[in-house]
Amino acid sequence: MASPPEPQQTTGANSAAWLQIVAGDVQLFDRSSTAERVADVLRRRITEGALPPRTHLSEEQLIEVLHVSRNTLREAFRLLSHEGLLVHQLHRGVFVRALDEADLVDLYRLRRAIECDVVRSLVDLDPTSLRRLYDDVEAGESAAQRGDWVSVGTANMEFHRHLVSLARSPRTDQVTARLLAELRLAFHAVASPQRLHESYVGRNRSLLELLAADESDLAAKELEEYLQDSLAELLGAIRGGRA
Amino acid sequence: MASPPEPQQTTGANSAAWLQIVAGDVQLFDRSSTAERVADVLRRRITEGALPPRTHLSEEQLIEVLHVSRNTLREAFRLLSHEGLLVHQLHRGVFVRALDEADLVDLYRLRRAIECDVVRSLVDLDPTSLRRLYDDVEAGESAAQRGDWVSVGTANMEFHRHLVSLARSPRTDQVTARLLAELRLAFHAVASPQRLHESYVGRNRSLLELLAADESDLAAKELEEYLQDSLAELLGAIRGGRA
DNA sequence: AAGCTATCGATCGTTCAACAATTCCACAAG
DNA sequence: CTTGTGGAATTGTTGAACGATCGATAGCTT
Repeated sequence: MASPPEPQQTTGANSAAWLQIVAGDVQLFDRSSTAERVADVLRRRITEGALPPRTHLSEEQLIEVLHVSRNTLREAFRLLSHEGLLVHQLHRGVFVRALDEADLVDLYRLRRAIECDVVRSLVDLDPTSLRRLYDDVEAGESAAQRGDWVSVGTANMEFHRHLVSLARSPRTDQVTARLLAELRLAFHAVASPQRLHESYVGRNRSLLELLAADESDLAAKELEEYLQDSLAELLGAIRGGRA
Repeated sequence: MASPPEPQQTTGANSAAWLQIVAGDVQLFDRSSTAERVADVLRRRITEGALPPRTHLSEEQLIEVLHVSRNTLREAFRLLSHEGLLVHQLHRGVFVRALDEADLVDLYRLRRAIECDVVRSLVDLDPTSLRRLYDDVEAGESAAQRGDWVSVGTANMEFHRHLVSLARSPRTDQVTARLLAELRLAFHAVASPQRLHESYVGRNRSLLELLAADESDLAAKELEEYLQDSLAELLGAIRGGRA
């Protein structure tokens, strides 16, 4: 058996400050496989709504367009399937996922459990760590003023993603990213995004102020109602949109 | 093909009991891709401990042993990477994951959030739904009596998996399955599994009795302490085993 | 006409072989 | 001791081929 190298190794203790600077740009290098880049393209198209739910993603056609081999494309499919954006049916191919009402309820159940737990566990947090949350709230507010409801939705998502990241738990972050990506699928199913998003920019700010005041339990309770209302509105919009 | 000499040809609602019998064996048919079956084999080997952490899984060697093509093997790799059992490094291959202490803390954080939320939300549950949990507890107790600590660990895992399934949330089940699979990686790192598992068979039973008495909040509190102790013991065992 | 069966075309699952890209290791040069 | 420079080994990607499965259409039986 081959000896296993370290996946991650820190250099010496005093590994110079300039290293940090370079490390910040390391992501500029293309250290990803083509399968991941293909997955990026498809993920963007799906979350944009360009590929509506239940769309069949033909291997042959995508090979033509993306200029990648079938095996590479299939690896990208596998990636997105595990993110929940695609569903894979044996011998039938992959389809853009269509969420039903049970999926939404399930999604919000897990969301509530995770986000509320994170908020409850936040105590004595560094004030600067809320910086990104304030930025997201302001981005949402300005987007709402100019009527850009898609950006409002994005800012809202980022707010919750950054909120969860305060727990500094990689696995929690990963699960949350998956939940929010799936949630986007539902957003495109509602006719008018305005009513769906506009009421939450204000609630995000009040939630943030509770956090800044170190009122974790109150914030958790507010968040729970917030999510409950959001789910109800989403369910109503989908039911209404179909009727 | 199959001769239907029976005069009874009713295809109506009472589509005969024999259908149920056949349906019970339907899982014997291979309704899964070979990649998934390869993943099953590797997953079993890893959770058994036959493939210790940091082991490099060579594509060429596994192709020889498993008699599958490289592409199929790579799809299996991708599956297990997303489960967290393997780590994939570009142009270096896949390795059995090695958990460090930070991973354990992270794992238990998410576990606590999910399991405690599930327990807290359980009210007025059907008594028969606890059946599987009782079975798991008894399996753990009998395995402990005969000193089979590996089976004790398995029964303990099943107990928690079934506990979470009471919430009837597919996504929660999926996340839990991933967490428990990762946890198995850590179990093999401790020298003596006895001390690790023996104290928890009793706690499982008391937790279960609290649930049967519909004392959700008490049960959630007990579970939280339970997980805290479990994590502490695991961390101690790993630190001790390495020293 | 209704229901079942056979067949067909399209698509997916799997395998194979080849080449490009990258890493690793040993070793020489500064 | 660090820094280049090879080649060997391994992975990444491609393309083609063949078998397997699904959905649908047409044809047959009742």
